[in-house]
Amino acid sequence: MRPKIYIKDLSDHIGEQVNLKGWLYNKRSSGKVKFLILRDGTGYLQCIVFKGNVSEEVFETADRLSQESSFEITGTVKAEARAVGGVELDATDVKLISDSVDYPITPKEHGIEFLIDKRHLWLRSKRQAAIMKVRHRVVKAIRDFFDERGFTLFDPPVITPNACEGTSTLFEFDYFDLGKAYLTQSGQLYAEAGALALGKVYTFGPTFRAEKSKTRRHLTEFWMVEPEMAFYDLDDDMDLAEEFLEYIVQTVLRECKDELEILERDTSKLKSVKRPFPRISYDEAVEILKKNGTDFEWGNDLGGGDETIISSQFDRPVMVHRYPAEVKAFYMKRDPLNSRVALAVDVLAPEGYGEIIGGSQREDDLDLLISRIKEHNLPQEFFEWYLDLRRFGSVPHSGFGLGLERTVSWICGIEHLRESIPFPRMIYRNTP
RNA sequence: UCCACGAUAGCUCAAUGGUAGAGCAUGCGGCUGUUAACCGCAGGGUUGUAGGUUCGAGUCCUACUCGUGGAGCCA
Repeated sequence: MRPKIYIKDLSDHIGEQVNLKGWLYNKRSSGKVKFLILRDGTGYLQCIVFKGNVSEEVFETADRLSQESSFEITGTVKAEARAVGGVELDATDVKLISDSVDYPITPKEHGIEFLIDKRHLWLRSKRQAAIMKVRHRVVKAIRDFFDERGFTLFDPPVITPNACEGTSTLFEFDYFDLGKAYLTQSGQLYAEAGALALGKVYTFGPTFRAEKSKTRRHLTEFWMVEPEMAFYDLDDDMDLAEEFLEYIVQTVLRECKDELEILERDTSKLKSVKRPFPRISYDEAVEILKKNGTDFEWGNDLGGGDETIISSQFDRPVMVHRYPAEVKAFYMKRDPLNSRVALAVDVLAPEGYGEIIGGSQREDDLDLLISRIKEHNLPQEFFEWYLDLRRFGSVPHSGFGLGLERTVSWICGIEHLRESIPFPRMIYRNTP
């Protein structure tokens, strides 16, 4: 039953007779010759059906194939300069597997609303399939990177009893007799427990934010990878973050050439993603903003437009560190040299893609952490287990979170996060 | 939550307040090398909903519904 050969391997089978299975991507005809474009998930292949080379019945079958109908085709593999991809199939037999009537996504332009409604079919298009393959390769690069460096995968719970950072709006639901529970907005606090147990860990899973964000940079459900390391200070954290991003981007450049070409990505912008990345303090970022004519005031958080101005000064990701403590989360450690700023870092991607990493050195002093929890009006009883991490052998430790969809969107050069995840979840949309 | 824009054929879009159209898709016909093929013919509409102005509304006004993406929040 299963295919013995796939399109991506055909260049090793020139001159051989093969049998392929897949779907009709597109069809052209010129009287007595039909051009069937077969897709099988690994590539696209032009199949030629000449009227003189096949039976009347087979020619009729080829004529009746409609867009996205599934079929099986047998023929001889030929090197052919006129075919896209350089290889084509000279068909001798075509068998319909299952029909496809009135396939809604035609080979013309469509609006985003329509395409998202048909997301389950849109994924069959060349472009969307290429994005999914890049996403897969990014995920593999992430896992390889941490695996090669002695990290342990550490899965945090998705159901949590409280807000991690106390700021974002969370999805809330009833949890049996225990009252309200929430979908996680970050696995970080749990990753800290992991780091103090295992040294270096990373979490990787879905994350949920109930913010009513309506922008190209937000989803309500997205994937985040969060490494957390014992005995890492902020500089160590930044070293790891830049090595990590370089690794991901250079791996995709090397392994996903075909996909990046389908996406028409300007890869020269990715090739320059090499260490070292520029590191600027928040104070220096404010100077850049003022020089570029904004009336930005010290103490505010960087907005989307501010990030674009800053990142446009550099040809690779830029790390902005030491933010005003007031705009950052309660668990971030203050800079011993300047208590107004937190030992935090955001990594801004080039080309206006914005914040793809947010990280910090964590507060490791029990009393300071308790006072921060109070300042933020957070319920201390929910954080007792977290405070235990400071009661029993507290150590300096750091970590960061990388947004998978933002990273994939940046590498692919796509406009909107919704194309970088198979089934995006946004405000006003939870289907298909 | 706030701001802006939008809704016309299955899809993408036209249409000075005066007969609702094109391309793609679909069906039929033509073409032995097409590259989102091309050429000919055909079918396809309660112009988002409700009201109003007008001799006359897809077009102007009001409300609502839905959508889009920007702010805020952040990955």
